Order: sequence, then structure tokens, then C-alpha cells
Amino acid sequence: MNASTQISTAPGPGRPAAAPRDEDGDASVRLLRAGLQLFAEQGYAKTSIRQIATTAQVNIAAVSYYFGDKAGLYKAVFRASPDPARDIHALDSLDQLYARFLEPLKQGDDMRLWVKLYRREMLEPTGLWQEKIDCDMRPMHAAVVALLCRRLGLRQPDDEVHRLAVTVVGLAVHLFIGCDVIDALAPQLAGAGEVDVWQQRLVLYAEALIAAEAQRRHALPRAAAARPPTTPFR
Amino acid sequence: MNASTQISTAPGPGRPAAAPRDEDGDASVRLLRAGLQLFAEQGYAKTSIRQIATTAQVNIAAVSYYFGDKAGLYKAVFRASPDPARDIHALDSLDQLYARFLEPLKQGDDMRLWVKLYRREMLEPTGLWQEKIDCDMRPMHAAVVALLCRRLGLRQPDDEVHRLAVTVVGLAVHLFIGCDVIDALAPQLAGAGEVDVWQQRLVLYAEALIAAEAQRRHALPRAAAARPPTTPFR
DNA sequence: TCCCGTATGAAACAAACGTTTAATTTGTCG
DNA sequence: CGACAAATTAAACGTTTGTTTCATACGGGA
Repeated sequence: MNASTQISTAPGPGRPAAAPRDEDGDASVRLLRAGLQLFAEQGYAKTSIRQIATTAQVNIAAVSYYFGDKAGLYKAVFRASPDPARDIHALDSLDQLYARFLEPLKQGDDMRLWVKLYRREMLEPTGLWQEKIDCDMRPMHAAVVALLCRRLGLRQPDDEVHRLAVTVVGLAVHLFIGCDVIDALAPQLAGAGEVDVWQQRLVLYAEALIAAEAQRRHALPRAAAARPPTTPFR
Repeated sequence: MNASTQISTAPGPGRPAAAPRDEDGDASVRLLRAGLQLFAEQGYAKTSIRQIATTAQVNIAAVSYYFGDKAGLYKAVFRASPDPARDIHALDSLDQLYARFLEPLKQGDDMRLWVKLYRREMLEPTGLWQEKIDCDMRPMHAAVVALLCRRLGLRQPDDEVHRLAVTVVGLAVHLFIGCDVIDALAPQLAGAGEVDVWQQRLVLYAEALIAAEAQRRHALPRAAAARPPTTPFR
């Protein structure tokens, strides 16, 4: 409760006014690398900045010096991650969508850490997740919906198109999230060399889903609005 | 570093030798309820036993009295949860599978907390998760594989059957895990009353996947083993 | 009434946490 | 060489964590 607490909440470094220098090559990049590894493997809360500093072979104070505080380091680590859903505003094909989503799985080492960190952020929203939903996932969903409308010959999407879009994207998301469980249940499918096969199959699967939805729409002639009223729960 | 640390690592309550009494009706059940709520909403690490005790209107010492320690309370909360994949050793239909998986989503309040706690355990394996994979998910996967073999007219499952099984189950898992994202992207699909429609559609989708896989197998006559060698990564 | 085991309460414990302070080293320019 | 700012270090700060200790209140048998 001193007078020195006036800057303690700021995200930037407390004392120095200079920027952290992107290509520092020493302490800050080692902190980012160690932070990625430890945050991904143990989560945010379980990882102490002392452990990060020890792994990075850097003094603890370097965290607040370069990134302000622990949350600032985490934000810097997370924001530096490549995003499968980033900048997808229009889609030409399903293959294009799945290529973007499965690309991180093809890489090794660091990319696997990105995937882990990403999965953690999905479940433990630290605020950055909501930001990612609004900026990246919502446009991507809209692009998928537009693609499906073209495929189904609709000019306005309805609930079933949104449902199909969620499912089509979910094929890739499930691969993204559940790769550890898949590795436990069917390890021969979890290899890095299998990702290309997965990509082909996901396209095949998605085409089958679209065809099934088209057939379902063709089956019932005009009973679109004849469903029982939905009870919105949350 | 005293002599009194000899029991501190035991999972059971330190002092009293009696069992916690299942139908206590007062402190222990309130702790379980508050623990479910807070562990599900904030995660294990972010939740302090002081907060749990305050929410449950119970003294902090009751945690170690009834459950030994914080981990014991968490185990008690998690082990009391209903499991969508439990006791699935044989499957007659896909509808049966999806009914089991989507049933928790139909319920309100407590069930939604179970879902949240479950999702957390998926990403933050505390040891209980590996136990669940071995005891529940592996038999379920085998049951789905057996069902798919019957549908496809095979007597031995190959990699593509496992892949299809993972995807078929993934349709439900994605709904399970990603319901918050779905609620953000298409809130009209996230209502509790929508679960029945989802169940019908998932069956429709899965049938389409099976048909597509059957057609793919029919398309290539005998080129089953003509795939490039897979490079197992992990 | 007394006694005894169970349950609850307030307080305190050591340890670990994130963060800050102040001193020191390093490197560079005048 | 001397001076200055950036970078790094060691040590401590106050808080919060999980856990424990000890004292008190309750509730039936003897």
C-alpha cells in the first residue's frame, strides 16, 4: 500500500521505458521458449515464474523486466502462436479448411507445444480465448456457412446449415484436441505422417455430411418450420 | 520437519479413524457440492479450499477432516461423476451411442458442471484421466469398432475402421467439449431442447460417414496395402 | 450428572507464490 | 579513462496457499 503501486498493474515493464527489443536473442527469447514449454505442459496456474526462469537460465526479475508480470509473459507466448483459424474470411474448398487446421499437427516439437497451449486456452479461458473467438473463429464459421450455402444451393443460412458448419469444423477440431486420446486408443493413426491421410479422409467425410444434409432437405418438401419450439436453456 | 509429518502424505483423514459417512447430509455433502461447482468453473489449481469452505459454509478444517486433503476432495468429486463412456462394452446402434453421450447435455445445473469438470480433466490429466481412458474409453472404442466392422462387412478391423470409429465418436465428443464455442457462434444450437435434434443429426451424419467409407472401399478394389509407409512420430 | 467420542470452530503453521527493490555487471559513446 | 544507460543479479517483500493444532460445543450411554 505504498506510493509505488501506481504502475504495478500496467502490462508493460515497470522501470524501463524502452521496448523489449524483438531480436534480443538472449534472456527474453529464452523466457518465451521456456514459457511455451512449461505453460503448455503444466498449464498456467501450475507453472511458476521461478520454474520458467530456472529453465530459461535467467533471473526471476527478467520476467517483470521484459513482460511486466506473469500474465504478460503468458500473453506474449500465446499471441506469438500460429492460429489455424486466423485470416480465414473466405473459403473456396473444404480441403483448404482442413489443410489450415491440420498443418500444425504435421510439424514437430514446438508445434506440438502450440497445440497443447491452444487446447489449454480452450478450456481455461483467460480472456484471450474470447478475443480469439470473436476475431478469428467467428469469421471462419461465417466462411464455412457461406461455403455450405453455396454447396446446398441456399441464399440464406438456417439453423441446420449452422449445425452442419459446426460439425464440419468439429471434425478437425476433434483431431486437434483429442490427439492424445487418439494416440492412446489407436496409436497408428497419431503419427505425423498420418496427417495427410487424415486430411484426405476429413474432406471425404465432410463431403458425405453435406450430401446427407442435401438429401435430408430433399426428403422433406416444405416442413421446414414445423419443428417443435426450442427451449433455449443458456 | 517434526515427527508429526508421518501421516501428512496419506490420502485419508489424518486424525479420525472413522469413515466420512456417505449420508452425512451436512458438511461433507456441502463440500462435495461446492467443490464440484468451483472446481468445474475455475479449475483445480485456481480453486482454494478456503473458497470451497466459504461457499459450502463450512470450516476449512472440515476438508482435511473428511477427505484428507485437497486432492482427496477433488478425487471424491470427480469419482462421483456420471460417465458417458462407462460400461459400454457392446453397441447395437449408433443411436445408442449418441444417446449415452448427449444425455448429460440434456440435464441442467449440476450436469453442466459435470460436463465442465470432465472437460477440464481431459486437458489437465491428474492421473484420473488415464485411468478413465483405460477403463472406459478403450472398451467403448472397441465396441464402436466392432459395430463398424459389422456394418462394413469386415471381420478384422484395419486402420481405416479405427479412423472412422474415432471420427464417429468425435462427433459427440466435439459437441461435448465445444459446447461453449458453439454457444458463442450459434447460440440457437446450444439450447438444452436442441440436444434431441443434435442426436438425430449425429446419427444421420454418422450413417453418411459409414456409407462414404463403404463406397471408398468399394471404389479401390485391392489396393489396400498400397499406401506409402507411415512415419510414426510420437 | 458425568463421561466420551464426534464434529465444528478460530487461529496459526511453514512453504511457495508473484512481485519489487536495490546493487552490480556489461557495453558503448564522448 | 570516465560516464551513462541497459541488462542482470541477489535478496527480500507481502500475500496466499494447503495443512495442522488446539480448544470448544454437541449428544447419547453409564
